[in-house]
Amino acid sequence: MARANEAGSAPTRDRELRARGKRTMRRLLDASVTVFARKGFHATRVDDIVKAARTSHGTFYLYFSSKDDLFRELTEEVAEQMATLVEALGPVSPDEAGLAALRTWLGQFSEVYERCGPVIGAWTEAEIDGTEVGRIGADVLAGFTLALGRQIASSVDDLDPAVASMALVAMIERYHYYALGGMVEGDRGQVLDTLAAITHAGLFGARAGVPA
Amino acid sequence: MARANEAGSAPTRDRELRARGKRTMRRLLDASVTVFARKGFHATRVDDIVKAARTSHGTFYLYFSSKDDLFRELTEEVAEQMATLVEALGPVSPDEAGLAALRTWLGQFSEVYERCGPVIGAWTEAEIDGTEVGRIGADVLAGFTLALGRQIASSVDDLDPAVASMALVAMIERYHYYALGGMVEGDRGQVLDTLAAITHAGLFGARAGVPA
Amino acid sequence: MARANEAGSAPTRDRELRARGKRTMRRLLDASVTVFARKGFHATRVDDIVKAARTSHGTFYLYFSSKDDLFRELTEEVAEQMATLVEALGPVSPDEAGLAALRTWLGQFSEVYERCGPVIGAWTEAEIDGTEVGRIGADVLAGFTLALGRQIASSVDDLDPAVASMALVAMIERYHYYALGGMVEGDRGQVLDTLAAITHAGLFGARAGVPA
Amino acid sequence: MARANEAGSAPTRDRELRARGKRTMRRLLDASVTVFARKGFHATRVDDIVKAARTSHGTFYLYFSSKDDLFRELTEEVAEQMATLVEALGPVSPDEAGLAALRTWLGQFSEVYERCGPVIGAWTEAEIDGTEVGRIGADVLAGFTLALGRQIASSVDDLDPAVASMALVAMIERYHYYALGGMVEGDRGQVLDTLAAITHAGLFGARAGVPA
DNA sequence: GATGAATGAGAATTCATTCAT
DNA sequence: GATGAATGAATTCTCATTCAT
Repeated sequence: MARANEAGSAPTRDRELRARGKRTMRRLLDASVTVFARKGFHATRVDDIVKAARTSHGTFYLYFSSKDDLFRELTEEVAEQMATLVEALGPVSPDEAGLAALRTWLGQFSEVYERCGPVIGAWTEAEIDGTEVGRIGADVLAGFTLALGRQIASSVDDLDPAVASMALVAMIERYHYYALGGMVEGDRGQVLDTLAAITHAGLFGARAGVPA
Repeated sequence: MARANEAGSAPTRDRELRARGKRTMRRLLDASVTVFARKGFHATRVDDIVKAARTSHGTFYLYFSSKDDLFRELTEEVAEQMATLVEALGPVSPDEAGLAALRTWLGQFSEVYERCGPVIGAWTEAEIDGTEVGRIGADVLAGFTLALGRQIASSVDDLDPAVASMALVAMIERYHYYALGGMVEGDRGQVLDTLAAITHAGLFGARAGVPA
Repeated sequence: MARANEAGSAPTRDRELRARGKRTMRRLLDASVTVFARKGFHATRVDDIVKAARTSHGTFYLYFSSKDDLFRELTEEVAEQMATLVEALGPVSPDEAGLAALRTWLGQFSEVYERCGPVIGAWTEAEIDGTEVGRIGADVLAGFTLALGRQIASSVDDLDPAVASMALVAMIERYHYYALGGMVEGDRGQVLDTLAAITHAGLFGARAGVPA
Repeated sequence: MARANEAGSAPTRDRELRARGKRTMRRLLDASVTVFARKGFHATRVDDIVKAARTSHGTFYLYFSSKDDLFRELTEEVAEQMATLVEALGPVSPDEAGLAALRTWLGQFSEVYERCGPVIGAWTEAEIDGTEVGRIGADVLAGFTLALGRQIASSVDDLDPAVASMALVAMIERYHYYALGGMVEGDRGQVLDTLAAITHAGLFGARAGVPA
């Protein structure tokens, strides 16, 4: 890590990859997510990844200039999905329609999290020690929060929207984190219902569902 | 070979410590929290800790059999404080009084988190790779959630209390995590007000504050 | 923490080795015997071994999970040779033929000891602190003794064969140990003659060489 | 060890010791033999010794300038006993009287070995890495062998007495070593009988017990 | 494109010895 | 006389990265 290529240029960002190469790269990316999920980012060794991808150390460095480089790639992929997700959330109104919209959106979030959770979780680990990836992760989360804030700012007037949205993102992310870690069981649909209800009520409190 | 200490039993569990020894141990414990806060658990080197505590490697191993061992100690201390905290939360009623109680309690939580955040945050890191400490941390959090669940179960009837309390713990913990990491600014008092409002509203939704 | 390898499983037990790998492993094994001979097992540093094998620490741990692991490997190799040696000893009769057979066999033993002495000697060191290797070494020696016992039991009737064979193994082993350590000089052939004579006489005493 | 006082002057060789001091020193000496017996010389830590002697590190260095220094002391004590033992062995004649004398003497040896075995065993460990103590130990053993050689040289004419005596010392020492390690069981008296018989027969072979 | 082998800088840990009380 | 605490050099072991085939 410390001995990474200055600035970690990706070996394959330059040249074109043939089909086989692409497949190998994909395999490495996917394998790493699996391993992150099991052992966490810090504890994951390049060796674990190449074993899971059934390839070799040499090959790894054919596609990524370092472990961080691979993780950066992963982060970008996840960031993209999160961006799409953010756009999918329309304005959340205080009425039943708003609740339903929120519920639907949480369903989408949940699906994304299932795939990307390990990476998102790793951002936290990474951020703390000032890695570039950590910064990117924090940015993604901040953007996410901001977007959510925008969607609620219009309707919530007695709460600080910045605080509120961060709190909700915190809740949603961490809840899923726990859930993924197996600390929660229960029917997924119902859990999402509850989560949506809490979030919606948290935002609009007293007036929620109250028809004017 | 010489790697004797099976699984890191604390070297001081056996013998009594004199005043000086106690002070040194304390210094190491405190220093480690500082460093964890700055670099995270995994990235922290024993070397960082002993430097911060202005002592030597040898001394470190006089009091702890490993970094993990020290962390276990820290975890126990934090667990204790969390337990006290849990007891401090009385039943949360749907009315203004309940909101106020929640607000006060969040203030206490906040203070504890300020001191213990780095340790709590590290539980997440540790849990993932099946360390004993990770398990303990998860247990503490689970207990915390359970207790909160009990305090709200009586008043909330249209939510799954297990999901609800976990969601709230997730929110509260993570929000503080972000806050400690400097991702949030703003007046602490106001932030806590907002957090309390959201939490309370999230729990009691429509009926909150409504004088029946 | 990272100290993963439970009890030192050999890193190469799993994967196949190519020619180069095999050569390197052999080099390490051979180098270690040389160093053990010079400094003894306990006093030998991994550093000494890798220097003697002209390779690096990293490489060492590519093939062995620890010094103990390497030693275990060595022990197995030696045990095999000892087993072959044991089989090479036919029944030892009280007459001249028996003496000659014993003498020949001692010559073989001597050769094996020249190569394996340092390992055999180290068993003693290792046994004392209950290491697995120590146990194996003790077992090999015990087996050796037993086999010798069987070969003499038939002809010796006024001695406890268990005690007698152990005494002889003790003598033969330790004598060679001293000899290897340079505490003895003299023509090798003659020394072996003497040793054979003593051993034979020790076993058959009064009746030795007496034509019925 | 490496950082030992140049030449390791014994802190108490100069000054007189009061009764209490003498007792403490004795306790350390005795404790160390116990520990050596259990763990071997190399594996024994100063910490083990002081714990067994129920005293402290500081105290240890009040009486010995290093671990080696203590061991040197021990070696001297044992060397003295061995010297006495050597003198106790008169000429060993080829007849029954010689056998009886040998048997008696082995009994004495056995007793000494019971007390001193761990130290004697450690000489072997120590010798190999050129420690001063190792040299002393080797000398003692050599002297022992020489003396035995003198006692048999007169009567044995068809064997090289140097080789013969070394072989016998090797056997006797090692046999006791094994025996102490629990690798042998059986009635002590009978074992000594057998050992004496073998030794005597080994020396005098055909003519043993033959009334000229 | 792919791979097994090699490397070496760092990290953890031990333990004889010294020091302050 | 005795002791608990402190030290730091020496040692083992890890793992990201590079190399040769």
